[in-house]
Amino acid sequence: MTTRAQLKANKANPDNLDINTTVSDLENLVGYNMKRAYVVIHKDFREALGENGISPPTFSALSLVVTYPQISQSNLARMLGIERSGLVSIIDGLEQQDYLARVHSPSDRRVQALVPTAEGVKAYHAMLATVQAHEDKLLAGLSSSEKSTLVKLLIKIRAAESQA
Amino acid sequence: MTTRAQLKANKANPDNLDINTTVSDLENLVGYNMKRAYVVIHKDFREALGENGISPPTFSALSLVVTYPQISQSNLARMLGIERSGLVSIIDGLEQQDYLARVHSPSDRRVQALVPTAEGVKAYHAMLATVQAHEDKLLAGLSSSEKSTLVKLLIKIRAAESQA
DNA sequence: TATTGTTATACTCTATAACTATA
DNA sequence: TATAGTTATAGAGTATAACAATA
Repeated sequence: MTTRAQLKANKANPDNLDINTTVSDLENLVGYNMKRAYVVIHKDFREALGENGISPPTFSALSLVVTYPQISQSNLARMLGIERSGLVSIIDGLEQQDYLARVHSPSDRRVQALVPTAEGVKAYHAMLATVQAHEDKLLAGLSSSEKSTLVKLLIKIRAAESQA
Repeated sequence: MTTRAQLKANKANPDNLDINTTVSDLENLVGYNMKRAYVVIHKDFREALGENGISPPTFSALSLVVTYPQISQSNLARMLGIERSGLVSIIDGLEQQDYLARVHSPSDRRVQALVPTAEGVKAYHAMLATVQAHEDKLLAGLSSSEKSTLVKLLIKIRAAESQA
């Protein structure tokens, strides 16, 4: 017997490879599965914020600036786990959209303190709600306990870096 | 009282931001945490295979070619979730290293069947063992039950794509 | 000497569009 | 008309190295 789903799979898959069950050793590697899952979540994020929406790195930067007004670019880069140089164009973009301002610190004139604008704070909270809602919808198949387990494990992996 | 760990944290973090506890709304977003965790795993993968080691996409392609000899490039791209065009240079690299050969299919002369060489199979199994060992070490803080839960959840997320 | 922000530069990964040769 | 492989091209995202201003 051949189900409709199998017929559909075979049409997209003329070599009759069993793409819906075990594929190879890859399925047991955490890295491979994480990459594949991240691609799905990344796509969902971009769809959530639409055509001219900000990118995940830009969103993350804005989030931290809203949470920690006056943060310096160096510290922001450190918290995001990226290089200072990479942050420049991200902050440029947020500044151009009037979501934040670079303010020279009086105590250390090398530092540009990042200060969110009222518009930036407002836009951020709207975007956060949108992103959160999309993510919740995408992950509707996971119980809330599964979701918190997942986040807990992901944070544990991030923490494992420094130790190794 | 100030612990040694706190002193160290403060040195790297002059603004006294509490980078070790709750950072912001980001900590609750699955996407953000997955990206951060993937960066750690990706770095570990590159370290595992060393200076001139193959990239994760190339490794994944080789894995599927070894598992499914005679697979076509189109089907391989489909299984990897990437475009056909992006696969060309990946296969070029594997062919140059004599890990596989492109063989014209007699039944359909458009198709290049991908056939692993003996050397390719051998190299693949060695790399798989190395990658697996590094990943196990990196994830030593997770129990084997946590690891399988994680993989299960990641696969569930990948499967959620088509439905949304 | 060291750090902050910046620029220049390059590399990886990925996508879209168009081409060719086959079917 | 449609598909397989390919090329050309472009756009994110990220890194390294070097620089000026400041500490």
